[in-house]
Amino acid sequence: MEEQLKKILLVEDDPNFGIVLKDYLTMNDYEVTHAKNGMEGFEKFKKNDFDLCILDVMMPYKDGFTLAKEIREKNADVPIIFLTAKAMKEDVLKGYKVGADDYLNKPFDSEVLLMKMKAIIQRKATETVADSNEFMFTIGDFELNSKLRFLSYKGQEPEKLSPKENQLLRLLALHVNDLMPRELALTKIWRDDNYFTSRSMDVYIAKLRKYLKLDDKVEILNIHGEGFRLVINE
Amino acid sequence: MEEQLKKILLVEDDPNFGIVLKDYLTMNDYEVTHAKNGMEGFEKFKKNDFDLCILDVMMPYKDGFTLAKEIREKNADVPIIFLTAKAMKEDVLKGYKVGADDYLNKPFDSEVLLMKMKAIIQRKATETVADSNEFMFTIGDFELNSKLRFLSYKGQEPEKLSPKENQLLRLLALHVNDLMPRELALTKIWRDDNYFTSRSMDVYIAKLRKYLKLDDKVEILNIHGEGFRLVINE
DNA sequence: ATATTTGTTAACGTTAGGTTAAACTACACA
DNA sequence: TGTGTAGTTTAACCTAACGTTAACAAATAT
Repeated sequence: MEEQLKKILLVEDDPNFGIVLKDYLTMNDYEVTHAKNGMEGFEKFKKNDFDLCILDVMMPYKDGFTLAKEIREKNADVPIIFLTAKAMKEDVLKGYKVGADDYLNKPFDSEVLLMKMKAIIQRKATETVADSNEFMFTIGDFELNSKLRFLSYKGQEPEKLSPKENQLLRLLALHVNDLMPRELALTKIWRDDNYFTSRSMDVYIAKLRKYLKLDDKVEILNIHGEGFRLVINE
Repeated sequence: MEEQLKKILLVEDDPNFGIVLKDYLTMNDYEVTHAKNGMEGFEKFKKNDFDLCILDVMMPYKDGFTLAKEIREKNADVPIIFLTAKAMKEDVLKGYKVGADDYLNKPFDSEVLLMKMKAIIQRKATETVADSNEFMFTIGDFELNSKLRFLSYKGQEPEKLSPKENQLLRLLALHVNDLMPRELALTKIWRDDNYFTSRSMDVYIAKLRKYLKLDDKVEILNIHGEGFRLVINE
């Protein structure tokens, strides 16, 4: 197995700093894609599978948080590191809410960044079981394309799923016939585990059940106090 | 389901700061053990299962890094957060080398600490989903799946078990044909051994007997004053 | 004989989950 | 500057699931 370079999406509007940082990371064996603003960042994100995103917070058009949220809608797992000029408490908290993996204040030491990147990528590698790149699922007579967020039933017009519907169904599908712990969905999709996110999840379960009613071999069962189970009866 | 408080080991030599931080964390629903130096910290670490360690870097006797290394030797997984007076680059790198999960410079904002703690503990929780295979039991003609809380008999529709039923049957199964002491079940499942929990357990034994009636090779016997015995007659 | 332990059923209070609808939120368009 | 629209959260109401306790019967020990 040959060593695969890790792919980094770097979104940084300051051209000088961006280029310097890109070169530095490239020298250190990362494959860097550089975007100059949030818009461009999102376009490039959609076209590629990245192992890590480094986002500047302060950017014209689309700031780092907004971009992060969009990225999260497409991919709940990819690690994100924020770069920010000064550490404002609100910023830090906001960052963690959208699922930041780390936070660096400019100016920062480049070696520290490298170290953090390494730690985070490794962490994700052990965490990610089979899930990351899989996006086609067969669920009874349904087909889920979680990249396009389509749920299609036999010949019928595919149902368009919202980001949350899609992520939840995908997570259930990854655990077919097995328990999908409530806590797992809440931490992976909602990034917070409290009464309200939990109720929100229940609402989405109801929505998914409605979609899946078409095929009565397929059902989502609850295991009281534990989580849900997507079962396919043969 | 009862809420289990997360256990924190806080090692901080400054008595004032240590107590303030301990109180703050306690108020926020953590169970905090406070050690005043590295030595004491390691002793306490060995005696308990902690969900997270917060270590001051600068301490007499044994600094935070040395302590972290010792902790890592015993437990490669427990998350560690370092507290340090000023961000010296070498320190940060050293911290990441011993496997720090995060780093905070004093003075830091307490809300940020809380947020980081939450994020880190959740992260670890999802990592540890890869459970052991110790949840399938054969009991006569029954099959107990204690992960999905199913008790199935031959071709029949599986019986759904409540959490307590499941835990109790599992514990009995772990001691098949042998005594399962009353006290063991009470401390392991009910976490308290008194008249009422004991009566509650009797109620559950009755419920289990009802389920197990289907197979008359299987029975739960009482050993007066001692406990119960799940026997399988061949 | 009588005190203690266990068997069993039913009632009760609490919490988790199912479902629908209303209220936000962020953006898109005009 | 509103007006719509999709996505999501929050509220509300209801049912189901769970665990504890009480009450009484039966078994067992001393």
